[in-house]
Amino acid sequence: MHRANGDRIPGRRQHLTVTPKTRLLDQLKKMAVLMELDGANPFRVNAYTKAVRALGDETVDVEQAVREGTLTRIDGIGKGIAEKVEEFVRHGLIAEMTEFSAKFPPGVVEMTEIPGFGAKKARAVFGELGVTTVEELERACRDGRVAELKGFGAKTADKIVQGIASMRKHSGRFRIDVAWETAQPILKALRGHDAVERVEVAGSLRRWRETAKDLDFVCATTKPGDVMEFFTTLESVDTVTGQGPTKSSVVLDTGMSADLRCVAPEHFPFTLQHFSGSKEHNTALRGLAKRKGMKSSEYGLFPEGSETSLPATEEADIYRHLGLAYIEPELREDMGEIEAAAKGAMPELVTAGDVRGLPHMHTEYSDGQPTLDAYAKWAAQNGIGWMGISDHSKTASYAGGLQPDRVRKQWAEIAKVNKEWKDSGVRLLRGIESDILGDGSLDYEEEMLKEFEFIVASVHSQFNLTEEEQTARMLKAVENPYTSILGHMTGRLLLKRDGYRVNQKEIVRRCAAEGVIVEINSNPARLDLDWTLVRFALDEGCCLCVSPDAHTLGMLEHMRYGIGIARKGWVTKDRLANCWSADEFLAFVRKRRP
DNA sequence: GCCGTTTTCGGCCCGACTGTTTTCAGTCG
Repeated sequence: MHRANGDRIPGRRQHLTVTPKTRLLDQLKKMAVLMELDGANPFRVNAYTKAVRALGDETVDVEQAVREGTLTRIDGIGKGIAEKVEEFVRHGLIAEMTEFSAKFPPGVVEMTEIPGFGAKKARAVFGELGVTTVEELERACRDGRVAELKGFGAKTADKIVQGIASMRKHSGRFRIDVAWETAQPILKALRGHDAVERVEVAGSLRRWRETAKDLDFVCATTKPGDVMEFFTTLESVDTVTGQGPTKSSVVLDTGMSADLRCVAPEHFPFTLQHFSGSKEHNTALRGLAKRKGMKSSEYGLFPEGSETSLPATEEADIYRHLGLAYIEPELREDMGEIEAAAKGAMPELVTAGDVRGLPHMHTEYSDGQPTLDAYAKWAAQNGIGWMGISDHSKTASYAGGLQPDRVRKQWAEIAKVNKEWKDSGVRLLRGIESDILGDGSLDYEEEMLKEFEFIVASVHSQFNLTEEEQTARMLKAVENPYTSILGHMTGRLLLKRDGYRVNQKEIVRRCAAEGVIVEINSNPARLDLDWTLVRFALDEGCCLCVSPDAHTLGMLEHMRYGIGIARKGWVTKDRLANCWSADEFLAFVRKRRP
């Protein structure tokens, strides 16, 4: 089994900085769990879950919505939850939440995170046995008390113990690169099996979400038993956690769970569509089907009263039956794609094949490993016309930032390499990733700045400024006429560190007005700009670029994740600088220089 | 608790798997 550089992502989130919004979302999530424990109306619980999702969208500025009284304009936020949000923003807590919390110890809430152990069971062990922590629950399972409870048994007790172990070992989500690299060899193995007619990875990986909880494979076969046997005995499978006639679940050696669903070939498009999600997209789609007198499930699309599904050989057929244009998997988030498909107004998303140039990469001059020549060679071999070299600037001493003499030396070498690779149509561009200094200025004197062909401006220090200070600092950098690209907007490290506090929407708007290109950083630890803001940036009129931010040649492969995020943000090739020629890119950059 | 081009009340997507039951509840996606 191929591991992603061996670097499994620790499950527990470690927040260096936790934003008020993150705290609010945590509170609302906890509220949903507490209400469920309390036996509240499940639809009421679901309303809270939906609200967390609605507010979690990066483009939603909760505090602003509270100030302007526009919370209830957000789909999924009504009067009740709006009041809770306002209460939290004003007072830092929700009174009703405090009341609920008093009824259930924190350990009971934590129990609901055990796989296969939900609120009903947690309520039972707490109410019947007085168990208040995960540790006590484990003991109660081992000494037989849990097995005696009504609705429980020996097997349930065993499963709980296993679930607790699993939660401790690797809780939570995995970065998209871990998911992708885990999935590829399994896909390849399944494709090589005689009984497999079609197989795809579905779920959040197919939609290019930045993190995934597990892998979902969907397979067309007439011999599900054979395929399932093959799947559950793959070398990379650690334990088999479930196996029925059409579905198996396993835990892989990377710690990720994976499900395989096997269906008859005629069901395949429906099943693939169903398990590609998102849940929200499918819920909306089923609602639409219902209004059109059809029932939609993973087995077909059934006209009312009919046992026979409408035919489909591809997912596009399903959407067509519903009166919709085909919706690419990346867009299936119930964020307007269904409405656009109904109007036939789907964007033609950028593809990897449209890419002609790569901005933002580091060489041996600063903290990168490749030579300039190695990049040029790679470009020639991969049909890339231009590469924007951008090592760290002088203030970034921790990363070998370039002093002016080193900059000049690199310029000379770039000229030499360009001459050597001219016939291959490859051109390296003289750039720099300039630190944005504390006061918002760039890192060299103007005489030097104007000699760079392009400049990526990024924040690498002073993460703890207030939102106002950080925003002002970045706005100043955006307004600098030598800034071409604004690098990783928030500095977030997925599953590790929240981004610095900054008003992203305001900065995006200024980039649009100033003609500064907004970066989508392809590093799978970053994927920053967030995809929800990518779409916002497009709507505001921005141009974007997907940056490899490579420090090795291998990291150029990260472009696949950045392109995935661009597609997820509805980006078309005319708005992505990577799809322009070097001359077009440089002309765009020069427009705003004095 | 949310929501409304059949609605301001009465719905709220649908099915697989497991372990407990002997027809179903809980959990998950």
